[in-house]
Amino acid sequence: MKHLLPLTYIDAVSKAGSIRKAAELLAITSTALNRRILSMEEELGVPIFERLARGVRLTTAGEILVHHFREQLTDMERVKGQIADLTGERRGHVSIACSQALLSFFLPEQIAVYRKEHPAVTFSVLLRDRAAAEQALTDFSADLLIVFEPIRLSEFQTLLNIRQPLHAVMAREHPLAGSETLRLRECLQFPLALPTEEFGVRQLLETAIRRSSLSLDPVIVSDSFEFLRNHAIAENIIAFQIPIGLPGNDDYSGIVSRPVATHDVPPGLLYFGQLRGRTMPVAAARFAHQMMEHFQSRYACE
Amino acid sequence: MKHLLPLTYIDAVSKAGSIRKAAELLAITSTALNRRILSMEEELGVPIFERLARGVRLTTAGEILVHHFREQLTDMERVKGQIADLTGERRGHVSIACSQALLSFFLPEQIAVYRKEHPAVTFSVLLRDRAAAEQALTDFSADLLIVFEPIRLSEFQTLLNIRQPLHAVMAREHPLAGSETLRLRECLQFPLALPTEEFGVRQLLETAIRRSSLSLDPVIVSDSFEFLRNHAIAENIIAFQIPIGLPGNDDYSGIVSRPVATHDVPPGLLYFGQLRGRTMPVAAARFAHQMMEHFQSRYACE
DNA sequence: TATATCCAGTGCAAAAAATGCATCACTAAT
DNA sequence: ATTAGTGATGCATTTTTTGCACTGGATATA
Repeated sequence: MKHLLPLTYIDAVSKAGSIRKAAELLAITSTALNRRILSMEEELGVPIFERLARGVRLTTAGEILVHHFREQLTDMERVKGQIADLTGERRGHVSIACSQALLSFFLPEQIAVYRKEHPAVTFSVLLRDRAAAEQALTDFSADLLIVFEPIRLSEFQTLLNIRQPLHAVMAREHPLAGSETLRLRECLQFPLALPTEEFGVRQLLETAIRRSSLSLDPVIVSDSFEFLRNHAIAENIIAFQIPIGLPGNDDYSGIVSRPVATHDVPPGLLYFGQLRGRTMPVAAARFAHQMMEHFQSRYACE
Repeated sequence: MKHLLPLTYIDAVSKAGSIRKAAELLAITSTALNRRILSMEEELGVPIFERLARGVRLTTAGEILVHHFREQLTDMERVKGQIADLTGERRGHVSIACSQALLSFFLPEQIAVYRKEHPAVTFSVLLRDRAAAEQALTDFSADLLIVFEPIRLSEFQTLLNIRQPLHAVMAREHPLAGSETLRLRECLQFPLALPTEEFGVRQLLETAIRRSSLSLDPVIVSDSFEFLRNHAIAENIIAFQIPIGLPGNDDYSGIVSRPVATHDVPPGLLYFGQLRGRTMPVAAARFAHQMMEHFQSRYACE
């Protein structure tokens, strides 16, 4: 929408850090952009950017303004979605910030289901750690958040908590593959492939280990769950993952997963939610609804 | 702000009901306005107004859009207030929709107190019945609402309920002026001046009367509490009002007020609140805060 | 220290957009 | 039938925006 152009300009400059860079991205000359900024600052009565030698940076007033502009931009998208709804076709965009575990099987499947119903809806899926995911919510670059770690953000509104007991992942031929449930002690007798310290799965294990006499000695450490999973096939090794990051079907490419006894390792919680008070775009609200229904018929809690 | 001009134009047309009328109010030609609307409809892909013989009317899409535009306009005012705050001076505007009772003494006093602290803040006070007051909230023409009747609007967020026992109003020389508390039966032995049926005070009385053997026979009926009050001085008559509509000091121009026993007439509730989920303009939020502090130190409940 | 680089801001002319006027086509009330 | 009111449109004019060439200042680099 034309009248929102100035807002996108300001937003672009704040992101690019310099008027010239932003102008290049926006495919206009820097002078035009410069003058739009100057005129808006004059209208507002206060500078939006402070001028540095290597570019510009938002002032406090600018931060307030840009936050508001981003809100307006996403709100307008929502309104356009609502209006498009009236004409019968559902279009729109859903942006999700999430942890790695969601990327492998869960989100692809959920999005496919949704897009089957509403092919005109597009998706952004952003892989973010907790802090970055929270940031994405507050600057409106994401509508929904799903992470496996507790949320700090006070403006976070939980839509659902999903219990996720830890699972051990191994090759189908692995000696432990026969058991229904595994004890942590059993797993530790085999070589381990673990995620790096920043991941929730690793923290669950570390916490469990600390209150026991066991010790955690991984032979492989990676920040890619996909790599860890694949490595479990290649070697006779044990990896760990939460159910949502695992294929629904054990026949998937030769790996199986077995739950670890919850009194050995207490289940983690997956947090699914949005920015408090935010009115979701229609498409995002529907997608959230679909996911909640899916969870509530499965392994949801509360 | 310049980029909001198109929004105010659409808003003006929706209010005026015709492009030409709106153009006149906006001090531009109808062609300019017409073309802005056409271009925005083209951008949006759907008509915003349906064309009638005597003007235009919002389509469903238009209603969604205009509602959003009004929200954006008030939001921008809020943001400007926040930015002005940074420079030290508090400016802004507060718009209040309320019942008649608030106009006589309470709001003038509260506003005066507030404006003493913040002279740059301006106020709109809109006299509205319940339905119109709710409408004013939803179309963003009011930030705050204070009415003496229960709220139907589901999006209404109560900030405070204020208990208001009914008071009888009479001349200082009236025979009943000596009593501390009055029974309803006592009052009805004198000629009565009552508000019309749509008012909460009247409804409180009617309800009380229905469950007794008494009857209500007013000699004066008016939709102006000011008139009723003044008439109580002129004749030896009894009027009714809730405390918030009465002067704090009994010496005010020869009238006194005495509470009616609450087991005869149960107290009504004054509703003070805002639109749910709405972020208040800074000035309105502060004013609301001041009022809540005032009430909580006086006759508030819950 | 000298120089090259990157930056925001500005005067001026060209391009683009918005506006106003005159007018048309249509509808509803008189 | 007439009249008064409405929104739409072609065209000339005015206003605004843009792009180019350039300035001056700050910083990194050699």
